[in-house]
Amino acid sequence: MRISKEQAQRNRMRVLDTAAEQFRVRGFDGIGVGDLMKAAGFTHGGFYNHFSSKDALAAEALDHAWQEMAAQRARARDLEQLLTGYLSRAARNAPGRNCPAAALGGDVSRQSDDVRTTFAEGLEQMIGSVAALLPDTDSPATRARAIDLVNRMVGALMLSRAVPDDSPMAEEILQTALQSALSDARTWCTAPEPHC
Amino acid sequence: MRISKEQAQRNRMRVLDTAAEQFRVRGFDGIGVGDLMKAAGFTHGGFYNHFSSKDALAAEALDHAWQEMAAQRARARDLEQLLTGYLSRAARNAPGRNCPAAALGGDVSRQSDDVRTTFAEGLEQMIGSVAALLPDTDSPATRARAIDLVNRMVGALMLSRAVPDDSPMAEEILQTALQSALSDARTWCTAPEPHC
DNA sequence: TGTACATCAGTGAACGCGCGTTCACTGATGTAC
DNA sequence: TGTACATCAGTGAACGCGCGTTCACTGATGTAC
Repeated sequence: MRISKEQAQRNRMRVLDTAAEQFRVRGFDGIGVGDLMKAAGFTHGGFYNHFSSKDALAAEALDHAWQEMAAQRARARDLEQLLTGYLSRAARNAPGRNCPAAALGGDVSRQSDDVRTTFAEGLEQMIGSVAALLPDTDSPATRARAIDLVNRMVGALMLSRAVPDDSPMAEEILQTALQSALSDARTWCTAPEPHC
Repeated sequence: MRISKEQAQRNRMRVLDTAAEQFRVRGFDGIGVGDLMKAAGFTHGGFYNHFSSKDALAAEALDHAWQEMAAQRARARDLEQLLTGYLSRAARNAPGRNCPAAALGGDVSRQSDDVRTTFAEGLEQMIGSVAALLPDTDSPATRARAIDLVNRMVGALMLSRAVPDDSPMAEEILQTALQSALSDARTWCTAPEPHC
C-alpha cells in the first residue's frame, strides 16, 4: 500500500507534530515510538522510513516545537502581551502547546549533543524575541535583561507545573513572576519607545 | 546473612543518599532500581525491604535532596554568598549535589502526587530561606521578591545545563542571572539591614 | 548465662512487560519503454 | 497512451534488552526460656 510522495510528506509532518506535543507533555522518555506512531494514526513499523532513530526524532521535534513558539511570539504586539500569555494558567495547563524550555529544559541536559544544540538555538531565538520587544534592542544591557526575563519565565512556568495542580503555589508563582516582570519592564520603558 | 538493625538503617540511608544524587544526575526515569542498588553497593533484591516501590523512593529521595539543600543554604551568611554559590559553574556541573528544582523540576510534573507534594514543600522552604536573607522578611513584597529570585535561580541553572557544556551561552546565562540578581538585591538593601 | 529458635536484611534467579529497532511482506505509486 | 516493472510508505510479527517487582533461600541477629 504505497502512498504518494506528497501524502508521505504530510504523514511525516503529522508524526513530527505529534512528537513535538507528546514529548513536551510526557518528556522524551515518557512516550515510546509505538505509542507515538499510534497517536499520529500509524503503526510503529513505518517510523524508520522517516527518522533514523528516536533520538533523531527528538532533535527534530524539539526544533519543530521551537518554531511553533517563535511563530507564537511573533504574534505578540508588545512585551506585556507576551508575558501575560506565557505566564498564564492556560499555558501552565497545556505544556504540549507551549514553551519547550519549561517543558523539556531539565530533560535536555541528559539528551544527545544534537538535541542540546537544537535546544540552545531555540533558546537563543527566544532571547532575541524578548530583546526585540525591549528598548535599545541591540545593546548588551538589553540582552542581559532579555536573558534575565527568559530565566524568570522558564523558571516560573516549570515550577508552577511541578507543584500540585490547583495548589495555591501553582497560581502564586505565575502571578508573582508576571507582576514582577511587568513591573521591571515598565521601569525599563519609561521613555516612550516602540513596543513599550 | 542477617545484619544488625543499626547496620540496616545505615544501609537504607546509603541507598537514599545514592538515589538523591543519581536521580538529580540522571532523572527519575534515567536510572533503574538495579543500577541504583549496585551504585549503593548492594544487589537489587533487597530494595523492597526498605522501600515499597521506586515511586516511594523517588519521593523520599527528593525530600532527602531538599534537606541537603536546606542545610547548604543555612551555611550562607548573606544573599550574595547564596547566589554566588547557586549560580556557579561548579553547581552547574554537579547536579547531583545541588538544587533538586533545577535538576528535577521538569520531571516532577510527570510524577505522582506524592512526589509533587514533596517537591512543593521543599520549594516553599527554599523561598523561605531566600526571604530570610532579605530585609523585612515577613512582608508580602519580600515574599514576592523571594519567589522571583527563586524563579531566576532555578531557571538559569536549568537552562545553563541544557545548552551544550562549554558553550558561551552556558556561562552567559549564569553570569547574567547572578549580576542581575545581585544588582536587584543591592537595590532592595539600600538601608543598612541584617543579612544585607 | 547458655541454648534453641524465630526473625529478617541481603542475595540472585525469575516473572511479565514495554522498550527501540529490524525485517519480510503488501500493494499503490512512480517510471521506463 | 498503454503496459510492465521497480520503488518504497506503511503493516505487523519478531528480536534482544532492561525495566520494576516477586520470591525461595541464606545465615547472622535478636529473642524466649
